[in-house]
Amino acid sequence: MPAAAARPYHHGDLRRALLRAAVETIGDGGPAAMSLRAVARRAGVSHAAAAYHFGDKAGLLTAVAIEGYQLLAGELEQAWATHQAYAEVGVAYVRFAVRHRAHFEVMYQPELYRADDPEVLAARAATAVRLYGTARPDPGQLAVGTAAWSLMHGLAMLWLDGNLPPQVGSDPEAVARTIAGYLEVPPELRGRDIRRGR
Amino acid sequence: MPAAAARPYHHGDLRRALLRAAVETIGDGGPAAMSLRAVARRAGVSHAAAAYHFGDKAGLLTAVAIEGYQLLAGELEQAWATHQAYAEVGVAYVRFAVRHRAHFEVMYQPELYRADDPEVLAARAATAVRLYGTARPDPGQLAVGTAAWSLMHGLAMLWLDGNLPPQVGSDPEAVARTIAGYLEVPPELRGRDIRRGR
DNA sequence: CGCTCGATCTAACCATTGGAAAGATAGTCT
DNA sequence: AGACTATCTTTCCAATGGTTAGATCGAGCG
Repeated sequence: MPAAAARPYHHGDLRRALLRAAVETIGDGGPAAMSLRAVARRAGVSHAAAAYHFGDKAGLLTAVAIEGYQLLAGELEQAWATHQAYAEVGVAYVRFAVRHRAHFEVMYQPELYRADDPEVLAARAATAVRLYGTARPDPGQLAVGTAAWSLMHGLAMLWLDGNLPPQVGSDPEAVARTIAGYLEVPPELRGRDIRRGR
Repeated sequence: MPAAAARPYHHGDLRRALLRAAVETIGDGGPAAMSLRAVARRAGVSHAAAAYHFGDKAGLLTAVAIEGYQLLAGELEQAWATHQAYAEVGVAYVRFAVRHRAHFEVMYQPELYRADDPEVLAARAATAVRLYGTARPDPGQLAVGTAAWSLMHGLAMLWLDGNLPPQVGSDPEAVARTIAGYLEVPPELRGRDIRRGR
């Protein structure tokens, strides 16, 4: 019986090690630069070992995407719990994109992985619930939620790609708060959640 | 003396033919599925011919990105000229993303090409001018413009990735108009451009 | 303890890819 | 005609994703 961790066989938790190695590899170089062999090298195993645990490259990236959606859902929930402010959920979204860039870049490139994987769908749905504030948004909530999501997602993407003019500054969360202020929430929805103050 | 076109040498306008083949190839399969050899096959030449005209794969994708930014800038300008409504520029942005998906997907994946290429920078700057309404936005314009750009860019990305819930419908331009309505433009800027009506 | 069994991992192989280099081809210019 | 240059092909190489056969090793069972 091994200490406490579930070191399965020879290497010991290779799957998790490979996942971490993948995220690190994507971290420097982006998803395009992530090869199964590079990840395997980083973990000190053969590339076939990675293929064994994840099926193929898309399988590995699918695992990254799942982990990413789960992390994101958690952070969005926590942001809402602590601030009770819709705008702060958006800020958390952008913060996640910047802090977990590797995960985020994979998540929003569905051609790279199996976007129809059940676990992916579940984790993504959980994220959507946090974004819309409910599992079954009415038309009004749907529109405002889509606007808010688009706003923060667009900012995150433009920021990560370095597309925004330099004058916007170097603090993405601050920019997120600023532009969140331009989102006009219609009166009939204003009572529900809404940003703090004002 | 060839008819009228500038058929340079053996094949005749191979560069343009390869560019079109590249866009088509990206069209079915996404940028990740575009190989130099596949593009060359489609154009009926060897993959080395493609490398000759564009230097390398990144060079070919750089050409796609440049063409994309130029097209986008043109469409944004035309949208403003015809409607004089800021919101319609945003709608045109989303329409471009959907209609020229191949270009758009390349443009916003700078790791795929040489984003620091002078022609890219110029074409991108021209697009930014159309988005911000001016080459030198003041802080207010900068904030509103960034919000609007983020909003439309995010919608385009989420739409293309199929991430939005199905209830939002199947008409991306309609969604763009809807969420554009939630963008609150502060009074001190309201006189400048602004959407029609209201 | 000795054996089998199955999970894990490696070695070797294959087709495809991006890229480089050498050479063939064909316009153009004098 | 002959030289020159742009264009394109053939050929080669290293790296990649994926597959398969086999090696390794832990666990369960007698």
